[in-house]
Amino acid sequence: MAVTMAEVAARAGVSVMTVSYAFSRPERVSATTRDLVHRTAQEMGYTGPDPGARALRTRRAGAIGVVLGEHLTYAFEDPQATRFLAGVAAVCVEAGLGLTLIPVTGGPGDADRVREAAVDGYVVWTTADDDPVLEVIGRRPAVVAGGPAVPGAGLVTIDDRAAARAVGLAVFRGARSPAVLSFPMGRDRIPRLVSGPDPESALFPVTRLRLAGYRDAITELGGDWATVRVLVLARNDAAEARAAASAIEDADAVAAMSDQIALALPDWQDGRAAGRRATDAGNTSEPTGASHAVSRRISGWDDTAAAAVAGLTTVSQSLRDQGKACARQVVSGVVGVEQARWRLVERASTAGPADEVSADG
Amino acid sequence: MAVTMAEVAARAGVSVMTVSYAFSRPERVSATTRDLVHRTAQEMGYTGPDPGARALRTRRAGAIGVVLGEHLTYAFEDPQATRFLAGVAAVCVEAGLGLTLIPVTGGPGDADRVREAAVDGYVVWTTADDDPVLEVIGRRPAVVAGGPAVPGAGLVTIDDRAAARAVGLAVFRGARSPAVLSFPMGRDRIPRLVSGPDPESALFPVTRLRLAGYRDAITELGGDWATVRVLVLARNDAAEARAAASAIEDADAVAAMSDQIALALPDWQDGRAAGRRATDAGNTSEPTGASHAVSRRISGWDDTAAAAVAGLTTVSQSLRDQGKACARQVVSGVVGVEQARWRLVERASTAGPADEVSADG
DNA sequence: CTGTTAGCGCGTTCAG
DNA sequence: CTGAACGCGCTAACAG
Repeated sequence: MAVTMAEVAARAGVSVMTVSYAFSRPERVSATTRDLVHRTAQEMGYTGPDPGARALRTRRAGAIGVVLGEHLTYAFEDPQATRFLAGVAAVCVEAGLGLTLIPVTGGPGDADRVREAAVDGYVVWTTADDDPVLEVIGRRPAVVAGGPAVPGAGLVTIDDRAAARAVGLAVFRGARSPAVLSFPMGRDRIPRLVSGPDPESALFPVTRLRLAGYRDAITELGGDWATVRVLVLARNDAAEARAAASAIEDADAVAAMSDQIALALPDWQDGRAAGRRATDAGNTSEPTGASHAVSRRISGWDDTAAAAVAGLTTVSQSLRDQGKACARQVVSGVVGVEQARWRLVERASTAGPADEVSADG
Repeated sequence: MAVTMAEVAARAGVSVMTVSYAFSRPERVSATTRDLVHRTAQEMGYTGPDPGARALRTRRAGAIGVVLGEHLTYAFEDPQATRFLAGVAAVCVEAGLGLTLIPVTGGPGDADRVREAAVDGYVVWTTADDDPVLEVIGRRPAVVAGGPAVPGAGLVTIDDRAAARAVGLAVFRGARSPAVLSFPMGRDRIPRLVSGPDPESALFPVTRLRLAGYRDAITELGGDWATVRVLVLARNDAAEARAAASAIEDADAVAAMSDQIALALPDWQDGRAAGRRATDAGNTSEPTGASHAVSRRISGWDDTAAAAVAGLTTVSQSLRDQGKACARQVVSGVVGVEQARWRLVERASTAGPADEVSADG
């Protein structure tokens, strides 16, 4: 069914190589021959070299593989992962490469799927230390975004611990009963409420480092980490956060590991809660939209558009740029450790003391 | 550098085929030999058959290609495209296939990139009739989501015209000065304000059919399409819609082709505009969040979460299901025309007559 | 500028 | 259950 190069060559009365060149290196063939080849190819319904065969011969798959973590479906629901992917895509376009999303389910077949993917290199979205996928990416140039660090692979990440400390200092100042709204600790994703957990017990580096940074802040502020409640979620999911939030409803300062879960707290009620409205203390031009009855301090992470509108103090980082950085490393073939930028964005949600509530008791 | 099957075979003292079987069809090899093979493979750093070579031999790339339209970066910023992709991904996971996003720039190299991608079939996100990519997808099983229809390719779409008519009847009822907030007409994406354009002049089928449906509604309501202003945007983008909205500020009914651009209209101001608050007239359980000063009727499209919160009348469709349908067709190899479901969701934004405003003049 | 010679790494024959 | 040939469709490297 498929027309082959050899058939075109035979029909055109030239050698196979001439056909190959006519398609892949047109400048190396005389205009006459090239036209002849293209014409007969068209007649025969041959549209060009088979990508699989070419890939075998050139040892280049022409695509970079992206592992977005447990089930692609979640990945697309996470705006940060999506933004990251857009950065990877931008570089792929420049480089003329495809972008293969490698589906991962959390099951045992994941590593095989990753290994068997026909790609020139890997970009791995942040995962846990014990993710089996990490053992398999070493065969080709690979970069992990957000950690963990893998020997031989690149790493693009912000200093999560320093950023967590910075935002922790903003949100925990003066708190008597601080709490953390946390990403999962390990791949089992067991939700739970714990007090002052050892950050080292978290297998997701992002979770581990942020917990450590929050602890740094608490300690610097003269608090006792052991008394800090940490509400661990199964996922970075607003609905889950909303449902679980009552467990820390009496906390007077909450540091959340994402804007999404921070904004899922009941404090953000549209004009319903008592108290004065938060005003935007940041430097963005977006107007204040949702309102926060300032009865306690809250911080998020990522500086999404919603955080700006809500006046949520947060950590700003460009996942898009990190995506580009990862892709560039893989494309160039030289991988290494690359620190990405972050900055603290202080807004109204950590602006005033908790006792400024105007109405009610 | 790369360890080959033959080398493993030699070292293990078996034939190449035994190694092949040991990896690809373990049950056809005795347990003893299999273990021997796996062990020596491990020692030599051989991790399994090369995907490229296997693909060439089996004539299956092991991935399906997705063309998400002009520059992937935009695609990830469109929540509908993202949701669609999640559906495609879900089927890929089931089928054990990769998902290759084929980067497209809008430039002349697009068709080649699509043709040269090593994939088993294509899923194409809705595009214009004259998109060169469409001429190239015929070589493998292909499905277009949202049109245009391509001979030999599958098509998964809702009846955009009927849906537009339905939502048009809701939003345009009683309007004296109706307007449409439209997707682009063609790939040139020239923004403009026109009156009663011929729907046929739109090369994007989605735009064309929705305009035709809106026209149907206007006509049925006794109006004159020729007087209806259509504000054509370059993209489905809230910022652009916000900037351009003043051109139709005096319209008393606006049908928008997406929730995003509908909610970018200045009518949705959080508690700032005069007038009563819209209340959710739909059947969702989400509470009313953003508020709409009901001074004119507005409709959107897609039924996003924001629409539910805002009380925006809209057309509900599951892009995720459509993504799954497309992928299933490609995976199965039998493509065809498949109608997807939609339904009108009437909410407060088209609930009351425009003169029910309570305050001001 | 064009043709010839060799494979890329594997899986599908078909014997044994 | 295992082995030996053969070729998937193409291109690198050289020759002419």
